[in-house]
Amino acid sequence: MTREDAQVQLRASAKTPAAEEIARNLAALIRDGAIAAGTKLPTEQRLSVQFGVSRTVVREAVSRLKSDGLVESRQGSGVSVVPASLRRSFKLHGAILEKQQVVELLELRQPLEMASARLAAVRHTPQELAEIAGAQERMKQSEDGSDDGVRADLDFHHAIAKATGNPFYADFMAFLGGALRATILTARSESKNPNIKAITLQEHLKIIQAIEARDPDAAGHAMLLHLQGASQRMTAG
Amino acid sequence: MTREDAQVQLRASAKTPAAEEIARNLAALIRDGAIAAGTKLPTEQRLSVQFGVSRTVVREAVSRLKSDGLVESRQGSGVSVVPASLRRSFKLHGAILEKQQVVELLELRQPLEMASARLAAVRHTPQELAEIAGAQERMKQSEDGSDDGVRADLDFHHAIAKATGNPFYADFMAFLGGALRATILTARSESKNPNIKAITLQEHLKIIQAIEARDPDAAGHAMLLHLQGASQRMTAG
DNA sequence: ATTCGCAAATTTGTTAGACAACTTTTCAAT
DNA sequence: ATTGAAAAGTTGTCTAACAAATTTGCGAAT
Repeated sequence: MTREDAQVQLRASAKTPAAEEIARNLAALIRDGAIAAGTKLPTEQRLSVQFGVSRTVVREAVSRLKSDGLVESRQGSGVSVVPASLRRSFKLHGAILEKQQVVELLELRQPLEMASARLAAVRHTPQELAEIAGAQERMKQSEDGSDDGVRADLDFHHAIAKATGNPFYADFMAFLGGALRATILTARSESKNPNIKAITLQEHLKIIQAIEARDPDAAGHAMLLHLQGASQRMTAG
Repeated sequence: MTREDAQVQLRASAKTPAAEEIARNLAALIRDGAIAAGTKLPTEQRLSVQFGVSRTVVREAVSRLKSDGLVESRQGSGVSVVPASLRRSFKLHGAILEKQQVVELLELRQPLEMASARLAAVRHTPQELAEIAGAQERMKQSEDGSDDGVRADLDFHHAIAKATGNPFYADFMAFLGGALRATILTARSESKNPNIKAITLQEHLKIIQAIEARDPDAAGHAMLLHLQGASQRMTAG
């Protein structure tokens, strides 16, 4: 590959579709309060001039904001910003890269994982327990530090969340897991500790046993130990 | 079995804009696994025929799915469904109305509120404590069962979440509060118990005192009692 | 001067067609 | 079988127009 090719490649990968770019810009303006709640956005016509794109592209961008519950439109009237208290989507803007953000996200996850383990211990069905054990087995057979291993790990936690019987737990843990996935992967591959997989499997096993015994206190405690250990391995490495 | 019938069927309930309707349909198909992760959606051309709308509308719908991280598109190639493990938004589809959903959402909220109270007790600044107390004061002066009262109530919890210093707590609690707002309002207005406000204020006060004393255990416990009471009042009423 | 009614202007919703940019497929030449 | 280029297919963007709903402005009646 020539150097010219590399440049083209860089420019190409840096280029995002116009609608996405504009949606991000508008969302940032709204979240920063530059466009106050209750007020109206400029008309699609004005926005198209302002951003230098066609009205079609503006409409695709605004469509995204509507989907996120950031704005709502009324035909003939305009597009108005909805108050923060009525927004109905929780989204992570941009990738989770900063170590500080990772710590904060883990802090949010901890009480949910503990509650998840407690509920799973009380409510799980045999099938759900089998799914948890299956994820554990897949992780056991995965290569050390591999993407498959991380996926199996996240599946383990997701399976527990599903065993709560509460779909919000399942959905939200899947969401958090996805956000942390890249971070976990790099942390593991960069770690100097060669026993991460073995330690993780052992901690997981304690959780499984507590859930199987339908002991919520033990399950919550085992989960807490696991998360504290994982957090330490992740942020220290 | 003409195709026209299917189109009419799909557009029949078109009180809402077509793009929103179609986005919901496609999202449901993806979440149910009818369109598997990794596979491609039909082309925009085909979708426009299937749904009986123009390609523009289809693009607006797909734009929403992209915004939600459900799909990703590559120019010239197509639109593919991204695996559930990579999705980066947590959204409540449709309004929260069913009693079952409310119970599940409260169950998700409980451990977060408790953790929030514990963290706030340890980390709060004087300003943040003042904001918590301010929300309490506003609720005290609000009319019984009024929208202002509910808003002040939610602000109370939000202020605690902000006092954790963790923006994810603040954002997510605001999100959950917004989702529950309508339900809380109707529950209060329909309740036969005339003392809901007084009871709530008293429970809040215990939380404030524990936070002020920087006692995480007491704060978490007071929050638990409050949530259990509120849940009971809400679902029993 | 105020209010009412209604047409005009404004704004979002939708359609159609066209071309550009990029990817995949096809097929002929080697 | 491999390669390379043409062809076909697909998403990205633009323009122009009309439909549907709301807001505005103005004249008339009170």
